[in-house]
Amino acid sequence: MRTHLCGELRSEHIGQTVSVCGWVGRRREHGEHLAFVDLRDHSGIIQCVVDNDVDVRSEYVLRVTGVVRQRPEGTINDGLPTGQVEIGDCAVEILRQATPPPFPIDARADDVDENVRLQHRYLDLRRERMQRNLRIRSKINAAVRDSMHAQGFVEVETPMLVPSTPEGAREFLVPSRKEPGSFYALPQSPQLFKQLLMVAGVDRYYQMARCLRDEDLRADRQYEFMQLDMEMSFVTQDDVLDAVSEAVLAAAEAATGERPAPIERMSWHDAMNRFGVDKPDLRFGMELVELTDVFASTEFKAFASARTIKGIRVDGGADEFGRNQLDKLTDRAKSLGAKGLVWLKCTDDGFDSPVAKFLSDDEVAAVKAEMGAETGDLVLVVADEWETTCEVLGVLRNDIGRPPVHEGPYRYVWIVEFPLFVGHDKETGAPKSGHHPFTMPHPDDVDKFETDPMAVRSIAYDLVLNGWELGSGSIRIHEPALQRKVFRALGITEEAAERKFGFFLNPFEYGAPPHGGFAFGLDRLVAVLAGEENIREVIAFPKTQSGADPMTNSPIAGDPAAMAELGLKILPPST
RNA sequence: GGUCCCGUGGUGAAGUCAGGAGUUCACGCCGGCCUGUCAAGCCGGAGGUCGCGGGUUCAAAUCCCGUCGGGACCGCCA
Repeated sequence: MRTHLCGELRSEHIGQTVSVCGWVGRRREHGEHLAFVDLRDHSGIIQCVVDNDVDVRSEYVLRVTGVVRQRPEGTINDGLPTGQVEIGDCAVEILRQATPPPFPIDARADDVDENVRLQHRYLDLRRERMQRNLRIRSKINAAVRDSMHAQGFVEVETPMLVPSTPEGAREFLVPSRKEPGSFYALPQSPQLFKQLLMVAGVDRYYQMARCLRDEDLRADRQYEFMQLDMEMSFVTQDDVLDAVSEAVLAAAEAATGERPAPIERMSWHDAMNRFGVDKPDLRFGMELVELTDVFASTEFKAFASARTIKGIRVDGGADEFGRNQLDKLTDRAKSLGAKGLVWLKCTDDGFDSPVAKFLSDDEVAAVKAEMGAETGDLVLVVADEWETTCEVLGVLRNDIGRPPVHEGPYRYVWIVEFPLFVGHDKETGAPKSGHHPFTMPHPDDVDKFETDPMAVRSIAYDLVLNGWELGSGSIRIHEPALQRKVFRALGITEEAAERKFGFFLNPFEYGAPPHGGFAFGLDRLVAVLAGEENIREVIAFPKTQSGADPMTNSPIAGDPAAMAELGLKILPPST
């Protein structure tokens, strides 16, 4: 039907008779005898010169046959890759007429209400930006698969209809027709199956796995998302990190044409202490600075009782941040759990601040020295428990300093040595798993289980790119005595463990190899590498924040007959 | 469950704080003119229940209450 793609025609094609197919973009008509039609396909745009009277409108689908020719002097368009040439003597075949689109099929649609874009996603996807994103995603998928195969991984598909599991994210339930009242769950991840594949002797498993979680949607979260899911037998943490790094760096190279440097590592504690988050964006500084000792004997009450005091410096921020903005930052800090936020505008002779009168000269000098603050800088200080102080400043650091996603270098980092336990269960008071209950404790910390459980580190790790958590993994416990010890610390009795996890752990009795794995979110990786702030831009048919699809109108009301067959009845809304 | 922002012809915006006739701008659409444009140009035209419902008022796009939809965030996402 066609001999070339629209976007590939160049000077070298001059003189050739070609046929191209595509959609009518802009057209410039000069009467019955001359019209310029921009024909567009996924590869780009070519100008067709039509000198007979054909009625072509926006987004008509055409097949154009003509001769590629040099554009006349003075009419070359440097803004277009095909701008040196045009197709002349055009025979136009209208393959399909079209209704005018609700929004322009070009970059101007970036500003169109996202609901309208999603309603007509097939038109939105016709645009250059979206075509590019789809193709970057495809390249990344292919590179990841190639890399995994080259490293000896076996792709195994696992079921989508799985048993509901007691812990973790809220699940989507699928009613059973044969057994009304019983439900399958859609997998929040293939966790169960991939570990059993290790018991099965697969040795190295991977899958491009669709995962589903019924939790509230965000810019980086959809109900359904894709993970590169993998698991390896007879390995250490280094083996897993190396294998994942290889796949990710190959994917990055496929998307950007440049292979990133080897991925650095940082302990969870360092990340929290220096950046206030477990997913630090290393593209910019503004690190958290320790100020606790500076205020060891302070008169200022808000600081005197605090366990940890830290600050961040905003270069030149004193003028930039007015009272209104500082109030907003304070509200933000409070909403994140801080008791307040102290701001200090650095002047020649001290600090301009509501709390300046409570600070001694020594304290002012010490803060300036520790923070490296000079006149015109803004210093933000939080005083609280170590974790709260770090977390609040970490969020403020991101709010204030974080560059747009498409800017700056790609900074990958492995965060290692996550704590085994994080926080406590509200009801039982027992510690909660940081990663999941099957995560291997750090061998150096096993004797701290009784004395200081919250200080026990784990062999768990996250991969972070420019402040996005791409994924996480761990070495798993394969040996029952240690697993019992962890369950005990979690406050899970042997009966409860058997009830909750028996179907999963009993197979280990038949010989579970030491194993560990990882899973990373492809949507997020693609988004960052495509320079998109939002994963919806790299998903062909995403859902809105309320979980709806404006194009298909899903979800829709259940059909009464189908519901009856499933034994389902909808209760009236409560309240 | 909560906080904040947004909703005005097909699209994007201004108008809302400070109530006074559906007012304005750009794009698109329809018709006419036009043989080198590329956001073509010029002339003319059509197109809106100001998301929806209620309230206040002589009068509501504008103020108040509710609701729906979209977005950002907190909670949630082992």
